[in-house]
Amino acid sequence: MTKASDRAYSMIRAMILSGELVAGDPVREEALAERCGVSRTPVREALRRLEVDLMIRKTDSQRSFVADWSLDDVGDAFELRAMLEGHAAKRAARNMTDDVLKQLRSCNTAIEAAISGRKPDVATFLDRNREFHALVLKTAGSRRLTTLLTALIEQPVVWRTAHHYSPEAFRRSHSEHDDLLAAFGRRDGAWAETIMAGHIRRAFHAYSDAHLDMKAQERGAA
Amino acid sequence: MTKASDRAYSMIRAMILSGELVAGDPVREEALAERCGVSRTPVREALRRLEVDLMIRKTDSQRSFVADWSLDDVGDAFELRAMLEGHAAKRAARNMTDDVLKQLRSCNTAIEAAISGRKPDVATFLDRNREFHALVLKTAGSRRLTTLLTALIEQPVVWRTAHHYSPEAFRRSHSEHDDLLAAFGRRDGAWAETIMAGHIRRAFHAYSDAHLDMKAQERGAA
DNA sequence: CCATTCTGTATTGTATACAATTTGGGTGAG
DNA sequence: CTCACCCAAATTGTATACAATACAGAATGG
Repeated sequence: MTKASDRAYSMIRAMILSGELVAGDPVREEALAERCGVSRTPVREALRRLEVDLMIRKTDSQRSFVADWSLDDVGDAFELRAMLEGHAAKRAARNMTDDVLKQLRSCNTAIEAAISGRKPDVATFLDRNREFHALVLKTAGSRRLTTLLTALIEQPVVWRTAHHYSPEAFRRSHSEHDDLLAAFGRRDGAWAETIMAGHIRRAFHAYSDAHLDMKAQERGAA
Repeated sequence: MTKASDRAYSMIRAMILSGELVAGDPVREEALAERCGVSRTPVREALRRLEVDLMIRKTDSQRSFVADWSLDDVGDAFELRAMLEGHAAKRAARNMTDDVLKQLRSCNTAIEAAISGRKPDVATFLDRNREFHALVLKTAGSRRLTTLLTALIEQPVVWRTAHHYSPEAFRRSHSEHDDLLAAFGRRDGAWAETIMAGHIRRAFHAYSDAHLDMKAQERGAA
């Protein structure tokens, strides 16, 4: 991960996630190259990867822009995630081992700790949540499914709005993970699939509420 | 499509599809560059694209190999396609217009013509079949879904074995397209989804039969 | 006044040279 | 004989220069 192209990828991704690069903004290779302290070659590679992640959009003439996510777009992505992660959960249930189960439990315990205080530790929540889902995906044991889903998980807007989630939303998320653990413990693929699909759909609505709330606050501040 | 990187992409893809590059073979950038009459830069870009198509696999140290597809892998890919194309069909049914319907009908008529002779015109069949599915995908109207599916459709082994499909398999495929047209005509998303999912699953078994048959023939010839 | 073409400028695409890394094998010590 | 290490060759990663292309604004004709 010390390669220039990886550095460029991480840095540009961070710029988008942090909102430094705003959706719809044009993105010029040379400017980014200078900013990242590398040449255009690794920047081009990074942009290509970010395009697959759907964080960068290219026009017909190959000019790059920061992807703009309308609420419909996000809903669309969540719908696909619900389907694919549900599928992953079903497969994971079939392949589940006691060892993985233990790791998943540990993840969810960490999540519980992160959100139980008065001020939820959002960074830890996101981190452990990501780890939980990554573990399920890995256990599903399908390279192709992994490839498809990683493109969907990197959603800038989601990360920015997570800080506005309600305490209730965090608790729900944790509790649904517990349900998943129960399904996994019984190797019940169909159950796991249902829970996971619902989990993602609920996450969408949590996002949606937080997003609207955030927009309202912004409007109030302006 | 006149750009060097596109040429390189098409040429390398063709080499893999034709079996000129065998699964598991190491792939060196410079050799391909010379072969394609371009420099390494566009070849590198082409290889990255082929990697997301899952036709090229890279080791931890970034060396490229032609991806090997076990029957399980292919089955896995078809399972995902069934799910995603089913979803696409459901959405397409909702957005269907008379114009698109007409184009789809024309596609399927061409398919019928291609397979009704004694010797089926496999190239035309594959072409029109691809066009049919692409049209459905486009009508589904989800950029993300399109991105995900295009990575799955490019399956080298499938194309090579299509020539060994049974006449029955071709006829079934055509007839299922007709069913889809009926579902689209009535804007019945649920019906379209079911048919499409079944269509893809059947295609897998047609592939599977043809593949085994082909392997047997190879063994006999050797 | 509007549309259109032309032209300078900004931006991306490609080639090439060079740097960094990996690989494979040979050599010497144990 | 084996294992570890190190060096030479092969291969990928990066920088840079140049070529091709797209964009925007001015000039021109209707």
